[in-house]
Amino acid sequence: MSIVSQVKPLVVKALKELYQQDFPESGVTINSTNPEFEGDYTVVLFSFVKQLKKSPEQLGKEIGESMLKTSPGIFTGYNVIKGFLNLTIADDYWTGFLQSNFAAAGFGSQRDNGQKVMVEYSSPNTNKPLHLGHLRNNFLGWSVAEILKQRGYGIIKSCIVNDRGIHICKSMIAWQLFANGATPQSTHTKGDHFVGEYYVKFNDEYKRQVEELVTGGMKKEEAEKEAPIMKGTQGMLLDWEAGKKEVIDLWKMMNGWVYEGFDVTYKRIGSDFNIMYYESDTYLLGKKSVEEGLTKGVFVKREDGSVWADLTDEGLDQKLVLRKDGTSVYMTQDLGLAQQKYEQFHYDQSIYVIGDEQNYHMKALKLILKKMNKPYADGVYHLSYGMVELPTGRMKSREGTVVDADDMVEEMVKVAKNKTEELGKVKDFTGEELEELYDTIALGALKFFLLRVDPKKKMIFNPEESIDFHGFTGPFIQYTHARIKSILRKQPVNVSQESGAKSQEAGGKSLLKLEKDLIISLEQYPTIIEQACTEHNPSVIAIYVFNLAKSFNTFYTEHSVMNAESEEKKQLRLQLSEMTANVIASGMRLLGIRVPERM
RNA sequence: GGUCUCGUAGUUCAAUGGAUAGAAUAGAAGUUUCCUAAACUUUUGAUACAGGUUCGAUUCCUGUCGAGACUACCA
Repeated sequence: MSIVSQVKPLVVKALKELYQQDFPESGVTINSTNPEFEGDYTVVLFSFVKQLKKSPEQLGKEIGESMLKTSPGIFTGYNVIKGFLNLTIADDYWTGFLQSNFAAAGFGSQRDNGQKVMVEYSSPNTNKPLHLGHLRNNFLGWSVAEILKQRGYGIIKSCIVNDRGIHICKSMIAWQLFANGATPQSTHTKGDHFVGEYYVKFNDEYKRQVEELVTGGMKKEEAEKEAPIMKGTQGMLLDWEAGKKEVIDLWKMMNGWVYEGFDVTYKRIGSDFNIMYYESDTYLLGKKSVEEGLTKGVFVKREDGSVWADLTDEGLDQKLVLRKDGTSVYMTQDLGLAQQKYEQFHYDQSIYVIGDEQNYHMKALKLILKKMNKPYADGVYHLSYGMVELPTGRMKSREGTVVDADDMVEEMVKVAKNKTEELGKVKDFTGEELEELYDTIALGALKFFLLRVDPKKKMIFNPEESIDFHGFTGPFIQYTHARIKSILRKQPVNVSQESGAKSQEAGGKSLLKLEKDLIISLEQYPTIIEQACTEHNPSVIAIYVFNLAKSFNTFYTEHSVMNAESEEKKQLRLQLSEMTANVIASGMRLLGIRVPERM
């Protein structure tokens, strides 16, 4: 149990004994003590002052005195400044903590809690390759799943592939018109990029045709409908729905190319799924839910045959759930898929990693499920994340400002390679080891960059400035890990009982400030994971691991491990180093980032 | 028009209503006979504006100004 969660009940107990008044633990605020004051943790007293009608100074003194008396093993001192009670935790407590956890493999993880959570992420379209925004989605989804796993949840990672619809037909028709039978193999192009090129070609041709018609005297809106290539696309969608063989064959072939390309990218960036759903299989599923909603009176059918959910009571509008021609819309599919997933897995929670542009839609989905009295409605959670923007604004595929995911990874690898060669520290690595190291660093930098920001917030990617391996970055932390490993290779921790006792003794006498800072930081790791889990927020871990690495670097330059003042100190510092390396590796793993032994 | 986000150092990001608003980077000045200088140390620099709530507001409320998203029988 964390020290903070041990102190809280002690404060409540002291208040009860001293003043015969009950305060809830949630009313006790404990912060890290501000560095300028003496102490480790601080109890904020203001909230008790009013109710007890005592001055903060006197209150602090009485509580501090009482706690020191009842728990001398934990506290060694206190002081009161203004309304703050600063408590000093015994060095013995910290060294004891280090002793029992420095080599613990599962530090920070929890046992299976019996709950099942589905995490749906990635959700690509099969008409174009992945871009930087998808990377944020993939990294977030993967990381949140790992964090939940660490906290004892059973995880099912799922992906819904958007593989049908008018946008897919656009690539298909452009291929028919312009490709002359070209394939990814014949052009040596990655499949998803190949298909994406035809999507662009469609848009160019469409634009040209519309302009031509407008020049011929047609109004723009009409021209947009009448352009032959658009008519052809619509016809193709009808043929697809009718199951026309040539169209289906073409669709299968082109989607196959895209999947080959996606597989390469997913493997590279480390995304994986337990189950894939394809919209071509699921897009009809929701019709049953619509029937059900009509029977339950949740939906209403209009005269023209379209079906709507009235959400005006909840402050939203009316939402269409089925078109007048009986075909399904996005919401129809979502209702159907939610139902299917529940029937398959009986999840306790279902997390949808989807951009914040769909906040409204997801709110409506949850409300509708609630109105339909679905048992899984409350477990639906939209993990909404902000867009990745360029300094010039939003990425727009039409203007060619989209940052391609594969290009991005390649660029990072190139920078990692150049930088590594420049420093020349791993000249004895084999070619294979070097490749792996470049990958580790490149993806570490990229993942850390996208995960270090609160998911809810939109973020800006600046191609010139964002690629950096210094400071608040993945490579900074990886480097710290490599340095620690270097020490431990030269001098492993002595794990004998005797030396353990010795380092305990050494610490007990006097922990130096930088040593203690590090232990305190390490002790907070489980609490950090818990916070990241409840907030569905990997950035909490990214910030924590960075601060931990920084703490170690400060300690490392100030105090020698190998040439410590005494053998006891040396053992203590070796343990400290080992645990720091373990926690860094563990935290980075939760972000999907590998850490090298050397770099 | 309506609904919802968001305005913090030059820039990119932090701060469960708590002490003098933290980092990183960029700028300035330093640190290498000693465990990896992708590091460390020092320093310059910010809460859009105006009210309110209270012991205390970057945080909560109201208004103004500014940016964005959504508001499709597209997905």
